[in-house]
Amino acid sequence: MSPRKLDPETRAALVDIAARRLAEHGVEALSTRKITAEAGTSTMAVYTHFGSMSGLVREMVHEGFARLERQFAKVRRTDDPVADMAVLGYAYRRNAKANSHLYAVMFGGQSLAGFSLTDEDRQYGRYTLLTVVDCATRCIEAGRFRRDDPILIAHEMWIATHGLVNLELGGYLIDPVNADRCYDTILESLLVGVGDEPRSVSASMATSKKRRRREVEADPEQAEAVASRR
Amino acid sequence: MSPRKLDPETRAALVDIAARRLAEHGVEALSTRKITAEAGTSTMAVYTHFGSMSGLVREMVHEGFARLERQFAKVRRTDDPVADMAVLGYAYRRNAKANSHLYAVMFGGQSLAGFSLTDEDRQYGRYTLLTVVDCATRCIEAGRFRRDDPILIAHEMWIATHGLVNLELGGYLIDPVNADRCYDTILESLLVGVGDEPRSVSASMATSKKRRRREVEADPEQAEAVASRR
DNA sequence: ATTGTTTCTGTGACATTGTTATGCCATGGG
DNA sequence: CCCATGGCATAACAATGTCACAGAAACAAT
Repeated sequence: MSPRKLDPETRAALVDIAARRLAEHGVEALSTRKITAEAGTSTMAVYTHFGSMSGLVREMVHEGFARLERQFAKVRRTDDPVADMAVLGYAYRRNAKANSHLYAVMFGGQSLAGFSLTDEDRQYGRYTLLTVVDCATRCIEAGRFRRDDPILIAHEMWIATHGLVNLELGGYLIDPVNADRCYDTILESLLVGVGDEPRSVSASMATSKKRRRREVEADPEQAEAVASRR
Repeated sequence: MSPRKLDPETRAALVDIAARRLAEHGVEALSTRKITAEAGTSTMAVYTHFGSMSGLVREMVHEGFARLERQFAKVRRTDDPVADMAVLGYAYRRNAKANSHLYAVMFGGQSLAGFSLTDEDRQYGRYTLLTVVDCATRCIEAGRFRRDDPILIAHEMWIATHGLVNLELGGYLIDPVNADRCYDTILESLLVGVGDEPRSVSASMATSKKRRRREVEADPEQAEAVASRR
């Protein structure tokens, strides 16, 4: 009748510390002892709050999905939906690079500390991409894309962007065929392939590049991702 | 002046056992003790033959590259180079799914047992894709693709196929937007995007589907990948 | 055939990992 | 004020990669 409540502060601190360690020093910096030592608690804190190391990783993954969604929310919906799509892709790519290790777990199929995604987690991840589906719908209604299932078109964009990001993080896209060039090229090809005019594509791509700085690069979350909470 | 030679048989046995364990039971089945116990030696065998666990993984990765290259070599070079390209993509995808854990290390940026690719390893991986570059060149010379850098076009194909495979292995491509549908869709979009006529694309895709069975699915290597060596 | 040198290989140990059984004690309702 | 509930620290367990240390086996020279 009189339990001792879990301290939400230490819970948040553990997630923050783990995320920062993962981002800064990679997977080998993730161990119960290292994390809890930095938090000033014992290893048991991980188990009372998350059940296991996997539970902590799951928490970070959900945080990662939420962050991606907030990134997407900052991209405006203009009367040039194709440019919107390009900006969304850039936001996706930038977010992935800012949290590369977490991204590998979220979308790259990488298991971390024995954790791998459940169907529920993947549902969460797919939900994030509804923004892209919506954007594809607007592209179709604007007459830029051929009339087709917007979900399918959104998947095309997702697959291409994910493939690029993943190979980029793997160190496979190097000069002179670097990631930036590949990204522009495949995006243009794909946009033409789904029905847009080559000339319109070029114009929208140019517009998107101007919008990047304001809508995704000037992002306080990038700092938050690295900095400690307090 | 009288050293004792390394036994190449145990070396090969270790690689085979490790590859089979990885394919059948995943990453947690890879430990020096488990592998060497199955090989009937002590854990030291790993260190004398490969220096460390990472060395053994590197060996498996190189074996994986070689296998992919042999897969590619079985795809014919016909007078419909676009169909050739589609068959190559299918071979790539099939190989990745038959050795999913190894593929994740080869191209997915996944580190395994502390191993991660060196620049030299990646060079090896990129070399494998020269087959795709050659095919892109033939597509251009046949007037099917616009005149552009064939290396860049090959990268577009690679990125799309890799993105699809990686999301598929991650369990993200589910009905009704499943991997097969996504693969056909993005490949068609991309082929149109790099300059081919939509009608020609459809024809070549149909041709490639007929060729799949003979040129990539009837492959004794798929069995070899799982079965033990003897 | 014997010897000697070289190097593989088995044994055992060390540090580190995730996880948990076992208590202590802080907390908050009665 | 009391006391039970459950978070937390301590310490242990099994399993991991790795290596120091012999011992033995293999090869070259005599």
